Amino acid sequence: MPFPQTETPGRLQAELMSRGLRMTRQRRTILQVVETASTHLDASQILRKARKLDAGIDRVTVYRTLSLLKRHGLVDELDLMHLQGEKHFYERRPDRDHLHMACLRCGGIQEFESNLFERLKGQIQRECSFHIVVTRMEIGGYCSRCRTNEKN
Amino acid sequence: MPFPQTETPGRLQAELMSRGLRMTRQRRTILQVVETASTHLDASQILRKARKLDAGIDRVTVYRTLSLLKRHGLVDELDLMHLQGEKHFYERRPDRDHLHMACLRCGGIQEFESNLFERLKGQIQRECSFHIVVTRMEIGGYCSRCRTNEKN
DNA sequence: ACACTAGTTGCAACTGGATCGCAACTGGAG
DNA sequence: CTCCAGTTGCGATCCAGTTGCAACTAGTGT
Repeated sequence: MPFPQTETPGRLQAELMSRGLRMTRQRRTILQVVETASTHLDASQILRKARKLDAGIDRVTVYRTLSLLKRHGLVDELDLMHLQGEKHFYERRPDRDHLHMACLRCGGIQEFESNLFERLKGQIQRECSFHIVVTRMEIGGYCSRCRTNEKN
Repeated sequence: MPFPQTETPGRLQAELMSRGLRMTRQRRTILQVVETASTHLDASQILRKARKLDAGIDRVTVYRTLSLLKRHGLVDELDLMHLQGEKHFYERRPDRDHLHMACLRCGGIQEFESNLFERLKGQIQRECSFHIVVTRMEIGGYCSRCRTNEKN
């Protein structure tokens, strides 16, 4: 579940408006799709869902809005180990970083957060004096379900 | 330096042959390019370097050889936070995992390895009973050089 | 040394996600 | 209500990567 239910609805929209960006009908629609998504969506899935709410929306607008959100650090772009080809997936940036585990057999995606991850980031900031803006950690392997099934 | 000098030259080739794969003139050339690279190369850069050694090599062969190496876990595919657009970069898989830090200002890439990273992987294997095959961690931010320059 | 064949290559055509240029449209400040 | 910088839609275009297929060849067997 990339988009926990605890999140305030309309937060992305509020965030963009507070930065003085224009709120158009199309942007509102796309934000709504991204905010209410229950899985990781790629651009074409976002387009399809947005068109159900507002038939006239163009692909280009979706791309432009996503890159706007990315520039403002409101969404993260993933490729989930290229399990689905070259597609890029988007998720609302969470308060706390998490990593993605992609199963090479069933294609399922799990998420995980850990304070070791936070400590690792802290170590990097200190030892490399590198100021971290965004992190992306993706792991490919075999999930517990597939590992037990394999034994049958 | 993605390809430490300590590595045995010809190791990729030996590895592929030990798996019973055919060693063609083209593959030897591409392996040599990948093995001796001093930076992260994308497919078109690999093609260009390979053509300097063997003019007839086709881009399709480069793609096919890279995906072969990837399937056999001998190279890793990176996109370095998409700083260079949609390009994919390749590096020989190292003995010990490392992470990549991409500077959002100068575009420079640094590498880092840490036992916290190893511990994090251990935690995931244990707590999620997920069998890790490959990991990819990329961090976007600002490197120490750019941070000090910014103050000027 | 030679022949055989499964695996490999090169070429040309194609795919599909992403981008560009530009005219028309519009959110929201004044 | 006016105005215009910012935004949108459309068509054309780009470009990394893929596919189908005929020709070629590494490596095995004889």
